[in-house]
Amino acid sequence: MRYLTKENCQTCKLKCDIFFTAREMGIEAELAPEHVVYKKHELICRQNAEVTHAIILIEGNAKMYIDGMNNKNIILNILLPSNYIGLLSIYGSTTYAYNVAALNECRTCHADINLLKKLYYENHNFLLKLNSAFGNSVNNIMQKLISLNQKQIRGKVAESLLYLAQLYDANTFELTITRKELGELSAISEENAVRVLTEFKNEGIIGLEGKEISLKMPDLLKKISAFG
Amino acid sequence: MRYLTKENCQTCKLKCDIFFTAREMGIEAELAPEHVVYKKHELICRQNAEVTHAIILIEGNAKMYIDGMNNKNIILNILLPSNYIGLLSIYGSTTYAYNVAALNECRTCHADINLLKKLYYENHNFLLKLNSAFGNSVNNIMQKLISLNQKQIRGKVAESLLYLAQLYDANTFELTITRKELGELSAISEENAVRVLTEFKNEGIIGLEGKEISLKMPDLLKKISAFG
DNA sequence: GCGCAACATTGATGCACAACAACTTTTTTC
DNA sequence: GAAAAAAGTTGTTGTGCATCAATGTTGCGC
Repeated sequence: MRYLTKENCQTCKLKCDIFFTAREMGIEAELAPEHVVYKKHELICRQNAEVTHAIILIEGNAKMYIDGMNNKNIILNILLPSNYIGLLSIYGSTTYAYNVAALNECRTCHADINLLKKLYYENHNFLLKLNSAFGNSVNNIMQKLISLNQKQIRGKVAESLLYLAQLYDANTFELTITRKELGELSAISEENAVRVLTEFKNEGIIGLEGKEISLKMPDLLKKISAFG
Repeated sequence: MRYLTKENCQTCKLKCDIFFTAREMGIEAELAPEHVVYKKHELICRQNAEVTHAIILIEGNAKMYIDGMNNKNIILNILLPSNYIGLLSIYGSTTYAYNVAALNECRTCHADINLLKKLYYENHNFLLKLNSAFGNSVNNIMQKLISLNQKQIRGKVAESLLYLAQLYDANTFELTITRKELGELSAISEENAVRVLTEFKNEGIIGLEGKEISLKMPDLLKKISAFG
């Protein structure tokens, strides 16, 4: 983890909603955002820690996950640039309900949480925009609840693969997560994640070349996901 | 399901936040809320249906649940008077992400969703209050995710019992839900819900008298819940 | 470029739980 | 208040998956 001087962060100004809104409201000067670079595997925020900043992911991929029991995690989401980190913990509680860790080198923009509050207390559109993103996250989690509880491993892995394809908006993509993490995303063991992947490969449903995955029969995958 | 004339609903005026806010804003006249009585088992809102009204539970208990696969439901929450029904679906999407059904006779207050939007577009405090309830719901679901995925049946049932005790704010309470529903709340089969209950009774952890349940050793129950 | 650690793979074993079945008890309905 | 439906109970069986184990492979630090 490494703090950047303000001059180093240009992309932030282009992607960060907080920045736009603060400027609109003429309180850009108060913003004084910090920009931070996290190395692969570093924790960006920790479950149960105080929420002191609004954090936006500017570059890189991160995983949002909860600590389960006996060292088993559940990955809720993969975060991409311009996503809020910790969005779901902005209102209700003052502590994070989950961890976020960098999957590769990540750059983030931190704004003091009190400034964020000021923004959404005083700027309606900003709050409404925040809420909309919020609502979507809730629907996601809901979907995950069903899936993790009632599908079996093939269905779960199929769903995860479709999720990733949709996330990266491509049927062929680099798998940024390990097999263990694919397991955590699907709430199954690492071993079974591997097993299902090779099954799918042998059945011609997906292609596997090193880190690259291609969904060759996405429709069949959807069926497998839908019927468990 | 039966519509009430406005004169019939007095409690609503005492409990309904929407009512207060509308009055505060001087648009009480626009409110024109509908008051509805649902019989036991009736659906108050249906998954995937359009969200046309903000609904507040005035009297009775309801269950919020998602349709799983092969007719297996997952109960997310039990709703009590003055809870918003469908709170989680107010922002993001235009359709409900879950069902709500009456556990006994329920009375609700319906306000047009556009009025609700008007309220929270124009009244900041109202929106913030809404958001706070929202945040809590999210934390609940999160907790459920862990629990349903990683605890085993004794832990799951223990958690459900503690949840109910906290909900009704009493260590002895009437079990308004059936064993099947206790199973759905804990994401286990009905049969195992029964089995665990009798186990707990035989071990002296709980008392069972008809519909009445009493937590005799809540601390032990907490341990069982915590360690799965 | 060597050595160690993280990641990946495959097979074998055990067990927790769902599903089934058969039955009793309670509640609802007309 | 009788018949039907819903809810509750207990024992048994089968299986999907986690876990363990052993080994191969890749990547990274120095």
